[in-house]
Amino acid sequence: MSAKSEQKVRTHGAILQSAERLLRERGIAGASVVDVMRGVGLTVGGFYAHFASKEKLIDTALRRTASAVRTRLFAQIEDQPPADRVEVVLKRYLSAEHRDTPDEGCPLPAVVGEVATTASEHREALAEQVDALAAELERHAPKHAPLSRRQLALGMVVLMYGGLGLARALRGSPLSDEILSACRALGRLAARADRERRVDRSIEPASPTASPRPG
Amino acid sequence: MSAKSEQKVRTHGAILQSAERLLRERGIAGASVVDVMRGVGLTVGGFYAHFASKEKLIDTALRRTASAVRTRLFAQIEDQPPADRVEVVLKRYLSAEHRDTPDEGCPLPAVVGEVATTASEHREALAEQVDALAAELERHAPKHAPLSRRQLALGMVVLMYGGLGLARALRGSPLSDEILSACRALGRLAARADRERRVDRSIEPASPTASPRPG
DNA sequence: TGTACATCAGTGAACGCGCGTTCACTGATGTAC
DNA sequence: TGTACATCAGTGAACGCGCGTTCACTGATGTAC
Repeated sequence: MSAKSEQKVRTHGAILQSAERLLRERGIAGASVVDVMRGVGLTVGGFYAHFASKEKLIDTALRRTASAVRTRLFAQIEDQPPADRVEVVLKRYLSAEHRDTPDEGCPLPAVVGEVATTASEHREALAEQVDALAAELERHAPKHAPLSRRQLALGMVVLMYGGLGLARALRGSPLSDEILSACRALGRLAARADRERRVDRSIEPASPTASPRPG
Repeated sequence: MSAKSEQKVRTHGAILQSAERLLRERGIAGASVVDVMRGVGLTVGGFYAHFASKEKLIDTALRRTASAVRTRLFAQIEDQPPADRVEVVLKRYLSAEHRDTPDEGCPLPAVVGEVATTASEHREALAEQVDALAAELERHAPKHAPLSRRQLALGMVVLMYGGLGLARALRGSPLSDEILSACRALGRLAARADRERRVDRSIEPASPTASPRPG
């Protein structure tokens, strides 16, 4: 492979990475082609040698970021007792760190509203990613939870993206931390309500415990 | 009052109503001044005789729509057994009808993402409306639920706006109905997990029962 | 009651701006001989 | 190895479009006498 085409492959990857960062942080409308290219140190015109359209770029970026988040979210989850796994995933996702570093986090909070309010071409990609996240949660859901595993999984998806999104929208307000904490508590309850209540663990610590990066 | 100023008051109200409809359906960016005025049968220029800026308009529309939704959501809630009230509110909000008529519904699903991803001047108005909804839910939350009443209320807010938003984003997919149903089930569980399980009521009917308009 | 002037709600063209996309170009790298 | 030509990644100005906002205007209504 020539140095020229090696360079092109590298640039292609850099554009995609820049788009992923902006998509996570600012959503589809906020990830303008000008800003994506500026993030790589290039000018607009060059973009179309790498992607056919902004739509194709966003489609790829959405799939890749959502997939990357799943990987981190379920990393080493087998080390956890099966009954705790959903809870651990929830805690990784609904953390203050994830809220405060959107550019490395889950794209769903930034993207769902836009897809709902516009005639979006990204509806299908979004559905696939939501489905994939729900399926993985379902796989790890306790067998005898009070809800069906599918219901638990879908409810968790909503608590996760919805709680993080609202916590981000209210950044700066005391509500923001409260929301994260309440969603963790509600999720925990749903994932383990069939088990005896263990008081020592069902009380949330004042500050969230350290846990692997979520998104 | 002169016919002239009566007309102005009427127009002012019509502009606000048009803005409310567009805000609920398309969010802040989607409620352009041109479209708001078109909705009243007027042209752009006249707008600034009624509102100082789009920002002021949206601020007012956001507060009014969120407040109107609360009124409908909690209408005649005193007729319900206290232990069922949160559940009834959840059912009113997370309905297929509410999902399918966004222009009359809750503004939160359309607005939260935008406020989270932009340097929004509407953060404070949003915080106030979220707080008001949470406070009203808290007031009706059962005293001995497995979560604190505050946690339950905040968790419900997230399940409501988040579930409706995701169901709207995935309109057309079978996931959309599934999500509404799962969020209702999860909310019901949280609101009543301390009570004996009454199997006859804990099983969700296949199609949602009729209930007052939510938004 | 009738006329002349004042008010002001609403018009519509224009402003600067950011958007996605196009395109003639430049200049470094690659190839042929 | 050295020279002439070809390729093509990236440039930057321009396109049409929609945005929020401004402003000189029009014409129906309101007021003064």
